Amino acid sequence: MALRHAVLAALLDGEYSGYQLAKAFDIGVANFWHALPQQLYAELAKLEKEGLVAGRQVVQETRPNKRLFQVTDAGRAELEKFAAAVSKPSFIRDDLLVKVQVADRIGTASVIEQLQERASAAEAKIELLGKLLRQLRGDADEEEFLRRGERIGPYLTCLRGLAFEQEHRDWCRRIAAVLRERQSTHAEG
Amino acid sequence: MALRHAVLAALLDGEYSGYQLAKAFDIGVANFWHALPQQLYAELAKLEKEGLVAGRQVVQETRPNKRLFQVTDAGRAELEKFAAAVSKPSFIRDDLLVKVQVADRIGTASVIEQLQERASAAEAKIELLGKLLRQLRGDADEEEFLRRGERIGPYLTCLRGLAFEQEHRDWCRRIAAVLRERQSTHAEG
DNA sequence: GCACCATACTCAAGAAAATGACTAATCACA
DNA sequence: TGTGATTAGTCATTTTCTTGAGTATGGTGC
Repeated sequence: MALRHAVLAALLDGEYSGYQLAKAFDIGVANFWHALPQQLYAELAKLEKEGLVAGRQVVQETRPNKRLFQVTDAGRAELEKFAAAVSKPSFIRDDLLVKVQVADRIGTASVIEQLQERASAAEAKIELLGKLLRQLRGDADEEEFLRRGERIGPYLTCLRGLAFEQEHRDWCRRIAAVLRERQSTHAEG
Repeated sequence: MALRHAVLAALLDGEYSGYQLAKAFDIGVANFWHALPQQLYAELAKLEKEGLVAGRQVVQETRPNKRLFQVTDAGRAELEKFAAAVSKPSFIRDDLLVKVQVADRIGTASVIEQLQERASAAEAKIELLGKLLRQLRGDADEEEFLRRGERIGPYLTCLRGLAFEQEHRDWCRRIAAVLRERQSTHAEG
């Protein structure tokens, strides 16, 4: 079980429809999980069948009707059970790393390009996360917020996401530079 | 397609049996991909059927016979095609992050424990990667090696793995400290 | 007034990954 | 003498993830 707990975690912060959840997943929760709308709908249906979330129909006039979901007591219990269980170590699993691994054996040009694109994408995400963090902590400074804020969970995971993206950006830039330099010295030599 | 390219990348550095590959995956390649032996055997069989790797039987007397695989020209071409194609952005996907996200809503004690375990595991991996890096670069210092070494691909991916683990360790420790402090101030107040 | 975008969702099919159980030989050790 | 570790691998099943297409309504811009 995996996505189910990410969904439960996301729903802890409010009532969402499948559609809203799909949007919400792209900010906040997306730092540690990514899923397509279809998966979320499917997961919500399963969770509802098992009584871990409860849906209620909301009739709308100007928009199609929707179903809002919230976590039930059973769902909260399931999350607690999950939090107490051991979790497997995390790893990266990134296509780009496979490409870098073989970059000096096959063509490097395309890999360098992709590294730069990734660095830019990471930069964009860094800004986004920075804004999100400022928003989450409001007026308080970080230390203060972490000591006394009521809801720090999302903040803590965003911090991880931020660190990951910064690390990723720096690595991409450095590796791109290394490969570029080797490319030019090879061309000269 | 995903694991297949990681396997091809790993096989670029030599001839391996499925069994050896499974071991090799736990060092080196494991920085960006993780797979169980069964998956590797299955993938090797598929790759062989498609002509991307070639296996040869090696009869052994003291051990069960084995099949060693190496990448074919078609396999190398496939890797090149893969390296040139765009790859999806990477993300973290870690159970522990889900747990931290909800830690302030449900019990924190178990999460703190897990954070500490993770920090220790990361520490161990950092040392391992440090050794691996020293081994890969031999006598040269890093700058020099990256400029003139012949096979830098694995070194570059290990650098990413190292940074990831360091980041992970630092985050785990900090978050554990934050949660611990909140736990004690709650108990007092 | 028509094309396109946003909301809100469903269905079906397939590829990829994870899990569990199992065979079979040799070697180290106690 | 037999218990367990190591090498070397297979088979079957399930879960998870991805891909692609389709339905329906209302609002926006040109």
